[in-house]
Amino acid sequence: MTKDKIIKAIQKATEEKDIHLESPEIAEHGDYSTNVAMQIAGNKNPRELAEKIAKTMRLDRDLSVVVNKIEVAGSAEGETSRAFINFWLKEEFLVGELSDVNHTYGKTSSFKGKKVMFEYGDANTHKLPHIGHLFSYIYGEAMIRIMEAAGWEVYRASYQGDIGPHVAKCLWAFEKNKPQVPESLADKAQLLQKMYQEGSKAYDENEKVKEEVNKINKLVYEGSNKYYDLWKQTRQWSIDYYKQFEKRLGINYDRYYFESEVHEKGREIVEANVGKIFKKSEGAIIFEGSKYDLHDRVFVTSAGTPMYEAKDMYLQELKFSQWPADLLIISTAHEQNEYFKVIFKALEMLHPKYTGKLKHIGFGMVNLKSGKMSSRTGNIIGGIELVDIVVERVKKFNQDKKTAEAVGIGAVKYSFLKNNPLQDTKFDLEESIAAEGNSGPYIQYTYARTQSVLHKAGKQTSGKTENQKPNSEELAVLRTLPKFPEIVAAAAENYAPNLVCNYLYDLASKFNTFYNKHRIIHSGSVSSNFRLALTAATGQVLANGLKLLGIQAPEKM
RNA sequence: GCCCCAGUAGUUCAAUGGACAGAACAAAUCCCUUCUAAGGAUUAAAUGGGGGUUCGAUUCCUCCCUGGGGCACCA
Repeated sequence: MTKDKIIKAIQKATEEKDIHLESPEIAEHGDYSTNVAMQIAGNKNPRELAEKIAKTMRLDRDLSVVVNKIEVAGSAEGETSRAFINFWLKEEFLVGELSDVNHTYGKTSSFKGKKVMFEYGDANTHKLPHIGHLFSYIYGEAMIRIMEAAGWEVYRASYQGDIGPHVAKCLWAFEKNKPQVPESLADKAQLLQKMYQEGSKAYDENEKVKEEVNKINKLVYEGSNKYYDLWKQTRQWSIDYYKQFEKRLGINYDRYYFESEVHEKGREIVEANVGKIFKKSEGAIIFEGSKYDLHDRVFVTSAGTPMYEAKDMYLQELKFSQWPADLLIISTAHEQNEYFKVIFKALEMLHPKYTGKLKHIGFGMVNLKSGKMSSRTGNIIGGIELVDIVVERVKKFNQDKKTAEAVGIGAVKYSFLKNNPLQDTKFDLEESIAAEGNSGPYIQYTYARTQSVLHKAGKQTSGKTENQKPNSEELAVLRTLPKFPEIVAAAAENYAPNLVCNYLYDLASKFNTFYNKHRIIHSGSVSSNFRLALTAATGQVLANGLKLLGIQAPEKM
């Protein structure tokens, strides 16, 4: 990357290792800018020092291949001596870069040879995924694609709660109502959701029901009985239904992990380490997180049933045994942040080799205008429902079914991804559908526009592009294109797909400004060739970027 | 009570310790006999409050205020 090249040159000129090279927001500040002079000035005059560094760097032959102007700048007013060194890339170099843009553009080898397992989605069986799950699916898949582009080898994992009280509540209501089983998978899943809600309500209101549900819960764990059989059957409905939905979202897991396959061994691990890592307390087995500035948690209840905590002890071991990862990421809503701090501490004590390899990403909660959504209270819009509603709305102005699906899902995905993932997302249904401004449809529309132009131009997209002096709108696009690989690498490093969104929006709006002001086809042969190359490269980068976000790029809109 | 996280235009969000704090939506005015107007151009508006560190703070430290999350047998 050109960025690395410049950094190396600065290091050479200053003998300073820690170089900050940023891409200024303002075009007049160059393509790259460094504050190194201020950083190392000490009691010297940073301005003079910057001049000296710039002078040395202007003589750097390797650098002069890509950089044609090095300038010292900063508001020179009074004593506030700001001294930035700004770099401008050569226009010939930028034009030459256009030919490097292909379908793999954006890939880097920053994390080549590294393996990561990424757990996301994590919807529970016997109820429907809520909007938080939808966020997890979307964020996880985007993050994975971005990490793959940065060189990571990724294993996609889902962990589903398919056993426990929530399931027993559903089975209780199911057995009580003995409902007619519907044909379609979607209706079956809907039925389970209804049963779950009914059971959950009765559980909270009636002591007797509570006892019955607890009994069912135990029976399912024991196996070979009526409830166990019902559990197996209904569980499969959920699993099949989720697979269908995941496919629609473009997700293909390498492995599903289930609570039912880890609870037994999880309990054994905890019990085997009582007195070493865990401790008996009031009949339960706990981990004393408070000894490590965390908090105490129960791992196995006084009744002897393993809690989530215990299950995680074996789950992570199982994951590592199947995929020897350098990094194991679990992404959940941030309400579990402190839970995972305790869990990781316990795991690291159990397996010192895991230290530094466990990472929890606690993403923000999705809030509707009406407040937090939970799967408990009913009458709340679910994850799948949300996608359906948005797609239906898109159909009102785009009748093509396939395109409406791509645009609708793209709108939801983009609106979830464009913000800092660690902060709460406020989701306004109407606004997300409006599809204006910084939105998925805007990027898709711009892509479709590039394709339309290229299509109309016919085959003559490759011609001479040299000796072309770009105008300011062309230059704005030209200077933005080569930032893409840097952005993807930064997004991977910071677990922040929003960086990719922001970049795509910036590129798209620069292209649209250019498009509105200048004709591309029939603008004189040299100019036309150059503009078509610029259009093709922009389209390619938009398509690559959308792909990383898990969003489709229709040719027409 | 204790522990985390966050507080930026009317609203939703940006800003690896740096150059006039960027957008979008909403509001106002323009631009389709021209390659997709789901587009483009122009205009108004913000760092919760007090201290501190620094040449320089939205960013780091500290106190206060406000909001969200978590804290023993749920997942």
